[in-house]
Formats: sequence, structure tokens, C-alpha cells
Amino acid sequence: MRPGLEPERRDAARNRELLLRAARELIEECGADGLTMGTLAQRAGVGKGTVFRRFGSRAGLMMTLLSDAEAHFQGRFMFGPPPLGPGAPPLERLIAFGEERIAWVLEFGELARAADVSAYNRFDVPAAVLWHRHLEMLLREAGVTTDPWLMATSLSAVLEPERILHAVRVHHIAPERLAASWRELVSRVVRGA
Amino acid sequence: MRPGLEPERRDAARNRELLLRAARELIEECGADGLTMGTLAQRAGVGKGTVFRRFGSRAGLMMTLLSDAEAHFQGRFMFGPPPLGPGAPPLERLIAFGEERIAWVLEFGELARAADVSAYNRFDVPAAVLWHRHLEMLLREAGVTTDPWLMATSLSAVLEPERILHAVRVHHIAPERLAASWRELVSRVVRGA
DNA sequence: GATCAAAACGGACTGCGGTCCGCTTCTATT
DNA sequence: AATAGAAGCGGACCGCAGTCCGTTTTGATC
Repeated sequence: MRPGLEPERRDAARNRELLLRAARELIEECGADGLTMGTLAQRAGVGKGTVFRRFGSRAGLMMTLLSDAEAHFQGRFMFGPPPLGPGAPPLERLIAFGEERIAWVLEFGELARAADVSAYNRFDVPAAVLWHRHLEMLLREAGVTTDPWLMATSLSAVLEPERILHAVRVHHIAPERLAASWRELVSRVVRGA
Repeated sequence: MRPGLEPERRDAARNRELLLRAARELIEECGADGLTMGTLAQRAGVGKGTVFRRFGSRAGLMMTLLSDAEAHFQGRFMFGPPPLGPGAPPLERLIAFGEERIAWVLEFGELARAADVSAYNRFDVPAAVLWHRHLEMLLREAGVTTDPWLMATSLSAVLEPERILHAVRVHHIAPERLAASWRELVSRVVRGA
């Protein structure tokens, strides 16, 4: 989490733990949208400035809270067992990627939404870039030769947390139906190649 | 714009014109993101409460500013000449819809982003619902029988202003390349039917 | 023209994310 | 143990969207 060689000062480390613990508690109680930076500071017993020094912004805090789940997911599709991980045919990996991503969004989506940096560069956070590259690679392997980069962009758009949560929570679409639609979409994209 | 039968009071009408004029000026000068409700009130010479009474929220104001362009676009794909309007084969209409929508986003996208109600129901504003229904209808006509509703959702996701603007402004993707990718995507989706 | 209720007005106020800067606490060095 | 300066701290402060409510304007009725 902190890649730097120089160690963290003891008070800083203690405050970070305090803040993360308090943040998880607050999210448990009020949901991610109900967490405010002021309340968090108060609950953790530190000043508001400390919260922002640690995490930069509200979105940064949410990204930190997500990073475990994110790293786990990344590990699975990059190094884990097929069909999500390497070893399966690309179309099957694409299908598995979407299915797993939908499940992931249903579990962590609220946090993921809160972690979206408002502004343009929400698509340039490392995790999003990695997902995009992964999709692009699978498309290439599956024989999609016409602009796989943009095609990966389109597929990423389909899997956005905001849309998925909206479909499930507002329109009561069953997750399995989302997965089926994803299978259909990605099959047609690849088969047309 | 105001569908009610009961007419608007004179002062209210005058202030609305004042506000719309001032808003357009400010957006000209500072961009949509640079417009603040306080500045707008000041520029128009009214109180801040009046601004919110008129438009409900910042997003509501932006939607009002967009409504002309939106109505024009809607008229074109519903009643205008083919291939965008009725008369052409569905695949051609789908292709034309995406192409025109990309062009529309490049012209009005900043406003459209500012008009997005933060929260879940951004997809349930009338214009978004109409676009979605239109896509779904074209998909059905083109022979897509497996869950056209969700397929239309996916295609809508691909055309979101935020992504398109990001691709063009940050990654310097040429609009024509976006259009080509859309053609490819939608052709494959339909041909797989 | 006087009257009056409803509609609209305006600006002080709240709560939020985020910044700033003088003060405190740590740790490396001697 | 003394010291120095870097790292961290805290909370007053800012600008913003949005709310509230006492005051003013409007236009239908008489």
C-alpha cells in the first residue's frame, strides 16, 4: 500500500489505521455515500487536515479502501485459474471477465462509485487502465483486428459500476440476466471478427 | 418548455429570461464547469433562491439550456430524413444514430455532463429514456431477439458523453475513428442475430 | 382603486469537500 | 540528553450547492 522505501512515522501509521478502521465502521453504519470527511475525522479522533493529508481526497480514501478487493480481482484474472485466468480460449476468458466483474460490482460497486474521481480522468486510474488493457489483449487474441483499443473501451463502458448498479437496483434486473447479455454481446463482437 | 396551462407570473417570466441569458453568457466566458449558481444569480441581478426556484438544481439549469439542442436531435432521429430518421434499414439507422450522437456530444457534451444529475437516476431522465427506447426498437427491427432491452443499455453506455469526450480530449481519438468503431460494434451485434 | 391570498423573491444559513498555515511531535545526529 | 529540522497535525477558513423563511410582488375579485 505504501511503496516508499522511507518508513512512515509512527504517529502517521497509527492515524492511518485509526482512520481506515473508522471509515469501515462508518460505511458499515451509513453506507459509502453517507460518509463525510468531517465525521470521519471526528470518529477517528484526528483533525480534518490529517484525513486529507493521508488520502488526498474523498475519492482517494475510497480507492484505498477498495485496494484489497481490487488487487484480489486483478490477481485472479491475470494469474488465477481459467477460465478467468490464462489458459482458456480468449472468448471464454472475456465471458468470465464480464461475469466476475458484474459479481464484483454487486459487492463493491457502491465503494467503486464513491471512488470515481469526478472529472475526466476517472478512466485513467491504474485499475481502469489495467482492465482496459486486459480486455484489449483478449480481443486481439480472439482475432479482433479492427481497433481493439476502442472496442475495449466500449466493453469497459458496458461494465461500468454505475450502469450495472442502476440496472440491478432500480430496474431489478437479475445479475444472471446481465451476465447473459454480456455473453451475447461479447460473443457477437468476437465472432464477427 | 413550460407545459402548464396556468400562465407564469410576469416577474417570474422576466427573471427566467434574465437567468437564461446570463447563464449562456457565463458559459461562453467560463465554460459550463466554471458556472456557479451564486455568480449566475449575481449576474442576472436576482437572489440565489430564485435561481433554485426556477431550475431546481444546477443540473436542472443545464438541462434547460440543453433542451433546444436535445429536442432538435430527437426530432431528427424520430421524424427526420433517413438514414437517421425512419425509412432506412435498421442497421443503417443504428449506425447513423451513433454517428450523429458522437457529433452531438462533441458539440454539447460539456453541457450534457454538467446536466447529469449525480446519483443513480441519471439514466432515467426523459431524453435518456427516449434514446434507450429508440435503440431498443431499432435492435428489434434488426432481428436482435435476445434481450434487446439490455443490449440497448449496453449500446447507450458506449455513447455516454463522458467516455466520448475523454477519448477525444485526453486520448486525441479522431471522431471519425469513434464512428468507425461504433459501426463495427453495431454491425457485429446485429449480424450475430 | 382597494383588498387579499397565492406566488415569487432574496439573501442569510447549512453542510460539504478541500486548503492553509502556525504549532506539535517525532527521529536522526551528536 | 540535547538539538534541529523535517514530517505530521489540527482546525479555522474558503467556495460551492442547496434550503429556509420573512418580505414583496402580482393579478384576480369586488
